[in-house]
Amino acid sequence: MLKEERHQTILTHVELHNRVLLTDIAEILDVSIDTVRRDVKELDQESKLRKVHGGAISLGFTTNSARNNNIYALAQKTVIAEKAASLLKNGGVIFIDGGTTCLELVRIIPSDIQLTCFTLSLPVAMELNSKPNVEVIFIGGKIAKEAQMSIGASATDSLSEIKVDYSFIGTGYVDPAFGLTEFDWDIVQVKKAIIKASKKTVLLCISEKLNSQHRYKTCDIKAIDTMITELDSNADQLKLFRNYDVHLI
Amino acid sequence: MLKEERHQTILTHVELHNRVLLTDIAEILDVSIDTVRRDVKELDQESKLRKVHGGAISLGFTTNSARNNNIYALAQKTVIAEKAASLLKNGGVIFIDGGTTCLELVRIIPSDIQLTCFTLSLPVAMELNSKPNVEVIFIGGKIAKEAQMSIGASATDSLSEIKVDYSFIGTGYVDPAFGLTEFDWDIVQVKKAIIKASKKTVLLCISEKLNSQHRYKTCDIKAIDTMITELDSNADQLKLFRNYDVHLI
DNA sequence: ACAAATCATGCTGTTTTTTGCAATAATATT
DNA sequence: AATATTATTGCAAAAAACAGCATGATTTGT
Repeated sequence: MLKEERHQTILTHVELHNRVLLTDIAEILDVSIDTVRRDVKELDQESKLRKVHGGAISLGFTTNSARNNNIYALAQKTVIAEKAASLLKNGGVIFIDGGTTCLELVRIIPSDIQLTCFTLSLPVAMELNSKPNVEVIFIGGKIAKEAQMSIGASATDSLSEIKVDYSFIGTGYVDPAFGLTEFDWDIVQVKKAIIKASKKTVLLCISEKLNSQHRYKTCDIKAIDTMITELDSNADQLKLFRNYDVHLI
Repeated sequence: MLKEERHQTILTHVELHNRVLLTDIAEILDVSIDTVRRDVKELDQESKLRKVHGGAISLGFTTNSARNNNIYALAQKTVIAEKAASLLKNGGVIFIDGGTTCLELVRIIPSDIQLTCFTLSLPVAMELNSKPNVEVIFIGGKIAKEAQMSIGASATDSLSEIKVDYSFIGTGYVDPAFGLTEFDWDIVQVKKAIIKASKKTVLLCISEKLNSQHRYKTCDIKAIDTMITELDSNADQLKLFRNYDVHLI
């Protein structure tokens, strides 16, 4: 077997599976592991792939996921934010949750729309505050370091005293059967309070989070009035959610 | 499974859910917790995420310190901030006001000092939140657009329920005879409430503001326990303040 | 065509990396 | 303060990488 043939086979394999083990290639090509190692070394030097301990990975793999995936996610979140923004009505009184998706929504709020916004999230409050026609009311409390938002009894108490038209919330995990779940108990408590403080609740959620779950439960799917993903409203992935009387956008 | 693959999975998870537990990752990837710990350590060193006790959190969220670098009279304010910082005691419960001078104080708070900080100011809260050993409690309320801080009855009510060791406040104007004054009535109300909620009040004030006044009065000089300027404590400009039983630094 | 040189390949022993485990220290939580 | 959880460290086994060498094939120069 010629060297070039092997190189081609290796590359095809890497492109196809994103990664490959040296031992596997050695078996496939029926050559010694040393030869494979040398082949991969050359291909790495030619920048055709990236050699790692024990194997090789496609070039697109690392770039794609780390940064590109982030941009990709941002694109999805922007789509969600735009759909959500279409629900905003002039003069409305709403609640906006923390999280990157909600932050994206805040960013694209048109500056001419007049709103009263409650929030628990410091970044969301900062961003809202830059909108000239938005009145911002921050629900105070102990600030959760990572989430950068108020938690605790003080926050839930304050929430118990308000009733907004719409709340736009995010979630860590969502599953048709298990509903909305979170990693953090404190967060769940405030999210429950948010839902209670809202006439209607809108969930913003990228499709990647669909069908995932964690320890603590916020609510069932049926507690949500509208669920917004970046997907088309009749996408297959949303099939299971149609049983739960939730409006899909 | 290649290390790179694990890294990729970890990153995706962190980006998606903002935070993950090492134990969860270990289960997902079916490797030992030690391996996950080492992986996360590497990713942290590569600045792909931030390792925290028990897990990892996404960067994108924590590193959005929108630094406003063009602060007026930054040099003087830094001097003031350093003097003020020397008053901080480990385990103290304090209040920090809004304004650029107070923000400078927050920036130079040593990361090893353990504090409980109340504040009304969004930027101050954000900055405080980046200090690992500071517990931040935000006093909520309607956010004043310009000042980026809570005002109104809700804020003053909340303040009436606390008593801190020290409060560090700024002021718009100060005069030996007229005391502390402000341009804005709402701000005066909360400042009064802050002073009432403090055992001791420390005023941070650049010398430029000395001997100036405005419409609404916050308090007399004698309500202030300590006044910090960038000047030497026996400077001529402070002469008139010595009659008011205030500690000058 | 023949010898010399070059290259590719696999083998061997050694070094490095990775991984899991156990004991101990540090840190949260109650 | 006591307990549980998480980190750190050292260690050992396994896997992988590496360097050097021998063999055989291919190319090159004469």
